[in-house]
Amino acid sequence: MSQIGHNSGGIAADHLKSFIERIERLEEEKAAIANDIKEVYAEAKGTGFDTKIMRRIVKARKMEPNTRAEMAELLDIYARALGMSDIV
Amino acid sequence: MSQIGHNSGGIAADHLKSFIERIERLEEEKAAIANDIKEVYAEAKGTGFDTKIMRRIVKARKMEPNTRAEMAELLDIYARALGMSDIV
Amino acid sequence: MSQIGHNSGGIAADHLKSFIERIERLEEEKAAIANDIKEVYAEAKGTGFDTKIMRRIVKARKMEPNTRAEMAELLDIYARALGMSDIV
Amino acid sequence: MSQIGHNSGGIAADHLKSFIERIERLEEEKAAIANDIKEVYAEAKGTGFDTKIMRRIVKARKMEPNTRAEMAELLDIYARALGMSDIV
DNA sequence: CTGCCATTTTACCGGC
DNA sequence: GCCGGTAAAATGGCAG
Repeated sequence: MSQIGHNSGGIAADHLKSFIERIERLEEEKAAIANDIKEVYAEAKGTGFDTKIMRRIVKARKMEPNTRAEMAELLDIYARALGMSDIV
Repeated sequence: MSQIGHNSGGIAADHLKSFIERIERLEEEKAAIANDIKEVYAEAKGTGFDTKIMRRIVKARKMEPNTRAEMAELLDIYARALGMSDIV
Repeated sequence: MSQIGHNSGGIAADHLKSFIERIERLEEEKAAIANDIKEVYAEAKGTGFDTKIMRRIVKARKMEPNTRAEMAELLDIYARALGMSDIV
Repeated sequence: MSQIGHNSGGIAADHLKSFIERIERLEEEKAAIANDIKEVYAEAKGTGFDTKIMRRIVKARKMEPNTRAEMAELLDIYARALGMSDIV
């Protein structure tokens, strides 16, 4: 590698390092929040709530009502095709 | 380690190795079948079916009807508690 | 919509049923093998081995081939990363 | 049943609502950070870096501390496994 | 029966 | 805009 290549490489390497470190810092924050969420679920569980159901509720509230209805309909159609009565 | 310990250790090591290898062989078979399942889903997808729905159907057929009804009821109860209309 | 319209009884329904049944058959086989594995562990345990440690060995052996390859790849990755530097 | 009986409007409902809202708030924060990460990658890409390689670097750095420890542990595991041999 | 670990499912990102 | 593969979340199963 040429002198110039080497120098620019050094600068780029620093730049890359900087990007990587920013990302790693953010990922740490994200992991911390994920942990907080886990703790809230744990607390809810300790109060007697069913966390599996809670997770479904949270997901449902995030979904567009249309999407939800479409999926329900598809499920129903497939279930009928198989002679099943009802699908949750 | 004593001579006896060493010998019995050797035998036990062989025995252990044998167990481990039986397990690994079975796990390979299991992985192969898991792969077959993946391929069936892929084929179904290629035929125009929605694999996400199909997976739900397969899971639902595996569940006891009672369990399914109970979960549906719980979901409904939680949803009502939050003022939501309907949950899929 | 590609498969299964509002009329749920037709060739598509048969096709879906066929896929579902193939999958269920394969999942049964898979479960049977999983059960075999469980039995091998039980047998090993009856012979005095610690199954927890055995599981760790099996897992370790599964990852081991990767480990060296990954570390070699690491060098490659860093090399590429520095290779990118000439762009800057 | 510990929480939320057939009367869905009560203290339990409020409690549930409170948990759900705390979770949703945290998930928003998490999503915001995920978005920040995405933007950093985008910025890096705009500077000429290959994001795919960057992701591999980030992943590698996350695993690296483990790798050596794990390989050391492997020896320990095998040692223990052979330690079991005296039982047989 | 509770927590941990493996598997499975879902969501995301980049390429075509 | 879909599709494949990859990382995160969720579910289920197992041992203690």
